Amino acid sequence: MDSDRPRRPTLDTVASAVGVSRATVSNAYNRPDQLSASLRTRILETARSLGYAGPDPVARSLATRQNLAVGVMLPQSLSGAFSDPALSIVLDGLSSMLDDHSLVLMPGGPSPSMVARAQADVLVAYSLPSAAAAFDAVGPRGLVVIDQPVLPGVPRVFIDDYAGARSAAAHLLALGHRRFGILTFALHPDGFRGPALGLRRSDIPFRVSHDRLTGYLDTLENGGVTPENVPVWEASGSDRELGREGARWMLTRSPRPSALLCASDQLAFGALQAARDLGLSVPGDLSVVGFDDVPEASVSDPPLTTVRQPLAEKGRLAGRLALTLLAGARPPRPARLDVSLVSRASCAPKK
Amino acid sequence: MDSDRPRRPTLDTVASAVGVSRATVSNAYNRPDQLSASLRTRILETARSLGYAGPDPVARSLATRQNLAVGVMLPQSLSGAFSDPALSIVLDGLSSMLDDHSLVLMPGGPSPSMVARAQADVLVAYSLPSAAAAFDAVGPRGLVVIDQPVLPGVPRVFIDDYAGARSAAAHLLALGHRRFGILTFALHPDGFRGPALGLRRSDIPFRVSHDRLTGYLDTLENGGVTPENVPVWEASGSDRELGREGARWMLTRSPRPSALLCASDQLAFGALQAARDLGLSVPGDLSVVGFDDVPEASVSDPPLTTVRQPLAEKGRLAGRLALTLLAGARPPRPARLDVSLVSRASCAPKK
DNA sequence: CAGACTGACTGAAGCGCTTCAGTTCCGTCC
DNA sequence: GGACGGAACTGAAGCGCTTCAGTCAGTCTG
Repeated sequence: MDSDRPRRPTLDTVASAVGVSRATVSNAYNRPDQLSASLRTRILETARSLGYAGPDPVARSLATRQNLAVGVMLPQSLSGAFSDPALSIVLDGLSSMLDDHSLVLMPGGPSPSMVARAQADVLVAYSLPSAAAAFDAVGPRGLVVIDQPVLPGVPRVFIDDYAGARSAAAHLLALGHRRFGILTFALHPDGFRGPALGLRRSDIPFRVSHDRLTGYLDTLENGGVTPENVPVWEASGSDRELGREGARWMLTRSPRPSALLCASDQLAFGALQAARDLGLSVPGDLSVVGFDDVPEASVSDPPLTTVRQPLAEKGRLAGRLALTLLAGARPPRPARLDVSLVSRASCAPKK
Repeated sequence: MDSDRPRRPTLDTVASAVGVSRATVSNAYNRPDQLSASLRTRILETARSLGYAGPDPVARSLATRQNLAVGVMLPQSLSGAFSDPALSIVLDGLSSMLDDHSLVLMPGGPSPSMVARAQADVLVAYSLPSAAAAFDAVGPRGLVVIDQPVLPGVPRVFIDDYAGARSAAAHLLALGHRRFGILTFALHPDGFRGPALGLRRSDIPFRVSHDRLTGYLDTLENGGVTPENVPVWEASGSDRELGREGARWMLTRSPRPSALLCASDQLAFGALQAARDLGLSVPGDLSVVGFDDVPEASVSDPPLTTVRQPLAEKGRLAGRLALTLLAGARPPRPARLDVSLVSRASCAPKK
């Protein structure tokens, strides 16, 4: 095989080629002030000529006990995860705080072994179900949760989903709507999509889905709308096309809802499309409220009324919490960010 | 400080607690068949009670000389990168081939030092400019390029951008159009956006931008359209909003183009929006062609005529090349994937 | 019952680097 | 001229793990 392939050069190779100690070569790379400039250039040149590209990252990490990387556990496959622009924004906020760190992405509700092997100084769990096995593999590394699940003693950044959902529902009630439909993303991690009846509405392992759904329903009930009369469609993910499908179902029922509460902007965009497909005008025939306020919400047709959550800030804050952990401080407390309703053109009073 | 914090348990801690050798504890984790089942459970239990979460990933990587991770160098910040769904799809294809590997994301045209420290077995460069300093830091690791740049001896997966652009332009010419506008993404990595005049059109370090632009212009010229009369807008990235801006500029010039050639679907979506903003009908007043065929192209309003490239396949193929490199084989040759024009409702004959 | 196996476990040699406490050498200062 | 201080460099002890060649007791075989 390749057993007699020439061995890769190491620090030692370079050191003995130059005739100095290994420590000096190391210093040439890491602490230029520890040796004379001339020796340093000599070392660097020799290294290059030997094909030595610098200290091995793994060995370096072992010796320094740091990886300069943060691991991110994602609930879905990458395309699934990134079909919602919210994640991109959060990740961007995160990476902007952790400047020189790279991001180790572990998609698909990562396996414990992937997490165990991940070379990251600290881990970030993005919107995972509560029972994820991956948490067992976190080990001594720090952990920060975004959104969910709630883990005792683990720092977390989240928003008040319940309150956000309430404000969305209250807005529509105030406009006089009485017939609603609710479009939510996954209540359970089983890939189901379809009408969410009784059984699926209990023991929901996704806190976010649960809180938003409950916020909608509680508010409607308080407003005098019987929850039993409100159809709920569960999409398997937060994806435009899935929203379109759910909305089509909702809008072809009778009586037809005059207002749709959507658990994400992506779902709402799908609903907008479904309305267009069916020749319904928004907001003339149908009011739609989203959740997130992704950038596109302000330029969609029509612009989307939605619950704003500070996505970039969420990522940045998660980054800051991770940094705190990295600095060896004790885990910061969970941090809640504010939401607010942004009123645009996708809602109108009930005719 | 935390100097007298109890030290983290290691394999040795567990070994001596159980009264076996370190090798045996290692085997308990990695080669269950090397010891009796009863001893194994005893070891695992003791480990748990000591708070030992399994072998340290870095030390393990040093000893085994593998990281189970592939590094991905990205040309932009994460939100920039992911605003184009094409990247998500490619990455998803990539990660689907490298099942148990995690992805180390290095955003923002990564610095050499970030690349040097990245703990990855193999690196993938996604659409980087040719002179990226990061390439110096690749070291002994394998490298696969997606799209660009062209690096001698480095495996690459790419499409025939020139041919794709030609087919788009030819399509519009065939429909009788004579007044064109071209919307391209970055020609140079300097964040510029605006009309791309002579100077910016030479020495383009992005092969993809170059080939598509040239494909458009060559074809138009062959079709009897003077290139000098074709306005070109350079967007700083492949982003809907940037496309909207460029298209607005193009569509408010006189004479107004009757057809727009867009170097990506995202830019084309922006152009669709700009047309809507200006009260122009597509394809009535304006024909638009995109590039990529992202999923949304088939459901946009109107559905987009575009040049299809097999995005997921591109990712998968890159993954396969990376695997080949990982297996120690010699670098595979560059692989070109096919493109084809997909005709939808965004183009019509010139009135 | 000798010899050959087998299964279970161990010792020790790495993997490639960082870092800290020295050592050496030389110019400086009183 | 001797003590001092700083700059330049070195030795060696880790960092935590994998792996391979053994060792050893017990089981099989003929």
